[in-house]
Amino acid sequence: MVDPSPNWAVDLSSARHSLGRTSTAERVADILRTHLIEGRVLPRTRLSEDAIAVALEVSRNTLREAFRLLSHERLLVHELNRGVFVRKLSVEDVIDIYRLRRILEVAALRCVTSPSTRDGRRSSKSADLRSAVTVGKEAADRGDWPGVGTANMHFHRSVAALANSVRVDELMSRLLAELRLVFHVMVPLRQFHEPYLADNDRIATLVEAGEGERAGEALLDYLERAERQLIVAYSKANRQSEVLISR
Amino acid sequence: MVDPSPNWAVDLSSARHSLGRTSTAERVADILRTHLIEGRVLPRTRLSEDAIAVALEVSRNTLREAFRLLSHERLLVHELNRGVFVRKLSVEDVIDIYRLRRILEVAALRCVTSPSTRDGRRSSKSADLRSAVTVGKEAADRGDWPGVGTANMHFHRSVAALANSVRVDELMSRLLAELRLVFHVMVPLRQFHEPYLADNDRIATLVEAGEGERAGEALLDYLERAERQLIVAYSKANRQSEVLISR
DNA sequence: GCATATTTGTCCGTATGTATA
DNA sequence: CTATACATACGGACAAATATG
Repeated sequence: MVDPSPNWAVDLSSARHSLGRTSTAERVADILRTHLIEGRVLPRTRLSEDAIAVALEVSRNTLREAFRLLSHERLLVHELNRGVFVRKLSVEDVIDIYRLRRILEVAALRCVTSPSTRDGRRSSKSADLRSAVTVGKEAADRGDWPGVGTANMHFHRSVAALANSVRVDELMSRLLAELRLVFHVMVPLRQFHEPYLADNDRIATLVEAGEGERAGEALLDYLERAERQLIVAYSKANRQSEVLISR
Repeated sequence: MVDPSPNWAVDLSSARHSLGRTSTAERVADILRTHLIEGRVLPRTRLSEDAIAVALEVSRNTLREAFRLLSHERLLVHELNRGVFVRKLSVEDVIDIYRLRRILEVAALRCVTSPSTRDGRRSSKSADLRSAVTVGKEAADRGDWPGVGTANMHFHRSVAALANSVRVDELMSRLLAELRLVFHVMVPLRQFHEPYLADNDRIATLVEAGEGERAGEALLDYLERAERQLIVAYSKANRQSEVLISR
């Protein structure tokens, strides 16, 4: 269970021991990134250089380098002379992200023009797709709705992978990470994820049959519904928090 | 005479605020970025922290922040304990970049489904497109081939802008900046840019007529030719430099 | 392969500027 | 308006890694 406690910085101390191999700044960024996309810190929270540097036992210089990395990934926003804050996505951001998702994922599916054969790298990608569908269904059977969410991320990363572009892959990962800043408003995860299990299955089947064009149309429909549902929930949550603030 | 109002200083400071204040690290990054995309430093060159910090009169810490920013933009690569180097794009990188360009730019053009009217933001974007075409032609008439190249960049940024997405806009700018690390191998700029002036004109006309689909097809053709031409010249240049090294 | 010089990685102390109670 | 807290930027220091002869 997520617990965005006010002094969550102390939680970071426990994660510190996993600091191991690469550059310190990158490792710090990895740790912070995990905390951010798991929703352990609420949007708009200011991240104090001092508190975190002490908690992670790194210098402020190193921590600032990590902050730069995460700002570039749009998980943090840097305000000059005010510090860094956990990104709070606007509704416009969500719309923009889905606009880009539609472009990328549909284009990736349209790259599929022939049925997948037993060997070849294309077939391994369609296998990834199928595997994400299966894992998602199994998680749903267990009632593990966060697990369904994770499987769904894998599914969409696998869709993007069909474009055969490392830049598209990385971009997709970034977009999904950004979206996770929003997903936490979907409290009843079941209602959010369950309807899409069947969609994913159908899209995977179309890909296996080499029907990239039709798969793209199905995904377009999927993404439009998901976007609408997310926006409704998100703007409702925003209105409620405004009420809380105004008291 | 400019209005000598006693408050003019206030106007200046407010204008400065709208431009967005920047930190030293970002200003340093701006300077370095310009040098990089203008090809003033050869790929694979190591950038010495000490030398540049002294030259720009900033501390090493600040410079390192700028390095991080540019590494994230893929203009520099960071090698642990070895420093940062000017990015050297591989042929695979060029292919990957064009793959993403095709996805983004064609998708943007397909957003155009109706003729542009006199007002509305869509028409301003198609005006940007037309303006880039005109500027390019004028530069060609002057024999200013670098100018043609710049106008061409504007053209493609304007194409991407039709997608109405800030993320697509930023992405496109980054991709074009990356590509500029390669363009310098095209010594006879004239042969590279001249054939595409007519293509740009035709695409702009199709956009103005609301024929997004057909404009997309024309651009697809354009991008495939440009990619091929660039790859041939680039791999040839790479082979030559290998020969130079092996002696 | 070794010893040396150079360069990066990281940290600290501090002075200055900026935002906010 | 003042005080306080904090971010920004600098310069120096030293260990660790790397390049060089």
